[in-house]
This record gives sequence, C-alpha cells and structure tokens, in this order.
Amino acid sequence: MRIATWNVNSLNARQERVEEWLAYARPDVVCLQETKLPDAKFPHLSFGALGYDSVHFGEGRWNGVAILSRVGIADVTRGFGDDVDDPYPGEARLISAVCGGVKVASVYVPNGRDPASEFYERKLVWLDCLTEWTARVAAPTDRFLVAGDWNVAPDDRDVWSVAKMAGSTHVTPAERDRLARLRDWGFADCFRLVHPEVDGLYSWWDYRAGCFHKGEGLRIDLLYATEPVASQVRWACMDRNARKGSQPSDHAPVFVDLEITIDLTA
DNA sequence: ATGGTAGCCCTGCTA
Repeated sequence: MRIATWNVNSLNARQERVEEWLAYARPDVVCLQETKLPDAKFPHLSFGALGYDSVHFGEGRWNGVAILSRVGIADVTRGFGDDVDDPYPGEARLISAVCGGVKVASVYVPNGRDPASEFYERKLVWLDCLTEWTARVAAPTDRFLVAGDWNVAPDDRDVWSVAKMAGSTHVTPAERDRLARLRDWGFADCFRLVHPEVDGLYSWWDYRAGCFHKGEGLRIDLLYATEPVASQVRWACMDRNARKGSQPSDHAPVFVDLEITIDLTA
C-alpha cells in the first residue's frame, strides 16, 4: 500500500501535473493540500477517470485539503469539529477518511508567517488542537496516519541552513515541541524510519532565487503514523522529479510504501 | 543584493 502527501499549490494550476504523477507513481492513497478550490469546483470526475475516489474540504481561494483513494473512502470528517475553538476559523485545513483499513488525515498546518506575529501564536494553538483531535478520534493502537504540509521542520537535518533559518518560523523550539508531543502520543515520522540519519533531503523549496537548484529547502511535508502502520513501513521517499520542469508546485510529493495488502474484493 | 516567484482575484495578499 502506497500513501502519498503533496501540497500542490493550486489544483487548478496543477491538475495536469498531478494526473501525470498519479499515472506513474500509482499511489493507493494521496493527501493533497492547498487545492485553493471551493468544494463545488473540485474535479472528482477527473480523478474518478484515473481510478480514484476523492473527498475534498475547501472554502474558496485559499487552503483546501483532499484525499484521493483507489482502496475506498469511508467515514469522512472535516475540520476539528463543532465543539473546538479553531484558531483559524473558517479555513479548510483538515480532512480525514478511512481508506483500505487505515484512518488517513490530510493536514495543512498554518504557515505562521513570523514568530513575532499573532499568526504564529495561533499556529501553535492550531497544532494543540490537532493533538487534541488526534487523541479524540484515534488510539495509538489504531491504524492511523496524518500526512500533509506541517510547516515545521522537525530538526536541524531537515533544514538547508540552520544559520539562515534562525529566528524564522518552521524551526522554532515551540513548533518542534508540538511535533514532539504528537510523537510522544504515538506517532512515528515514516521518512525517518527509512532514512534515520540522512540530511539534505527536502520536500519544499522557495520558488524564488533558484532555491530548488541550489538545494535550499526544508523537509516540512511529513507522514506521521501510529505503530500498527509505522511497523509496516518498507520505503519512504520524496519525488524531486515532480518539483522539476514546467509549472511545478513549490512542494515535492512524499510517499511511503507499507507492507499492507488491500483486498479490494473484501 | 531586505532581493526573488507563483497563484489567487482586483493591481495587495499569501506563501
């Protein structure tokens, strides 16, 4: 079972490249972020033609998250729920569904803009809400995977230049502490299970100043999985080819291969 | 070199 996550930075602008990628990577489940679409404009039929069922949560021209699956989609939820005081109210940043026996969530964590801003403070609260939501909807013994654009680089190996990033969002101790709390709850970083020591492998590069070609990026697109999923990880990788060529997203897709066989006839 | 690019819908805002 192959599960992928990809911040596409506008599905309208990226549909052709996403379809091209689906055709050769053939993931079973894909978490998309930044579709930048309202629900009414999501191309369910185009993905259906490629064999994927899809669910989407989008409020308009910003944010927007989706899940594509060719192993079924059931029990869909959108957002944290009505009883939670969302610090980014009205923004579509979380959707979940059960696909092929695994509960999968697609997340788009707020950027935070600047550590001195109130956007950053609300980013931390949003991550707290995600932690509470996680504990409410699943146990560490469930097959559960949260994948997406976390807008946090978990440690210094995930950063092209610690010196140049100092004082910026994505690398602050408070943000990293929020990810550590989720790992303490029961998540493992699927990429790190396969590549425990390597550095210099990133999932996002700024469009500006030739950052991609200079290798100046961050690993902020993460797949966090509970033990029943993490124990089945056989491979994980980012697809840098999908960041090349004409009109790429600023993010590469990241995927994980699991030793979980889906019986589609069951 | 406080630059640079891409995508949204007004030509500033978000990343």
